Amino acid sequence: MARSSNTQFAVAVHVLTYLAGAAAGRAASSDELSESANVNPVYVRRVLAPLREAGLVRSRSGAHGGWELAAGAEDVTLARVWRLLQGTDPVLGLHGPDPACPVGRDIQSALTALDHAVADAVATELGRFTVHDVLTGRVPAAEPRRGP
Amino acid sequence: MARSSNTQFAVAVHVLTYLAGAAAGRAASSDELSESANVNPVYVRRVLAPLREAGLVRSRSGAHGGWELAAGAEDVTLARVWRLLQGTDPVLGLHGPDPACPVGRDIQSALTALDHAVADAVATELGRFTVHDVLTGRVPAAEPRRGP
DNA sequence: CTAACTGTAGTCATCGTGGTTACGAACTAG
DNA sequence: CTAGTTCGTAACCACGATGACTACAGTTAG
Repeated sequence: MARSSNTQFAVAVHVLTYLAGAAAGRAASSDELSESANVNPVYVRRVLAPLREAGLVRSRSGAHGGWELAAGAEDVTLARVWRLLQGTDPVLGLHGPDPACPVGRDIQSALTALDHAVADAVATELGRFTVHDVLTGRVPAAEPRRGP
Repeated sequence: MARSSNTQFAVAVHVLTYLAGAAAGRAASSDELSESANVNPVYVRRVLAPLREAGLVRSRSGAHGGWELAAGAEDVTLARVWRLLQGTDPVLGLHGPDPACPVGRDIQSALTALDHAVADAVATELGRFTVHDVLTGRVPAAEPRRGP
């Protein structure tokens, strides 16, 4: 019902982990990264673009070019990656308001406030982990999702 | 880039708040609710269906039928609503794995674990608020989203 | 120069999301 | 009992987000 069909964060974490592990100390082409993440090379470059602008990774054109980490894997929190890719987009969904409904307007601002609070909560949770943690398996165990 | 284009949670919160406020003590038709939330009546019924099965709301067919809260507005946390509508769907996006990649498989399980952790964090945050809080404006102030 | 890469702009197929219609069942008023 | 409401649900459709794919210009090592 509410499946987040956006894979950019997952691909970013995958690629960063790959760069920190299998490709440590050298440059990996977007072609190589795309095979690891099982996506398109162009998509890899699109996802990595904002991370490069933020200084998390470096890229070089030409032969023997490619991508490499521009920071230590321990210094890159997943929160940072998530914020970069999420931008200011809503985490929960927001519905179009009815300007004619006074009650509706209040609910709109409440939902917006809630969205920010939830975004902060997500960032806080993701801030507990780094790319290095993912590489070394230091992430919470995958327990079955508990029901409501 | 990662806009959550699913409005079910927002609509549910809107409708529940309306039921607790403007429609307190009576039954409101999905038509009336749909006008308040600025969506389609059928969509209202679709969103409310799981909430009814969970005992949050009641519905009656026939003339003078409609929807009403089946629990106190103070007893319905937004976390409960969110869990009901989110189900076990991923909060972050997950990408298709490459079964041939040993590193990829580890990252898959790490991402799944992270998704559960984030879902719990979201639920914890939303658990701090109830429908009554939304109705009375007791939600966090809408501060501008802070950058990464 | 040539081969290997990135950067980016397009185009396209697929799928999630909601709007809309339709119709049967349930219920109330008269 | 009949007429008018309202829910429940299926079916179909339009729109938009997503990511694959192609193409091509710019860059760099050998």
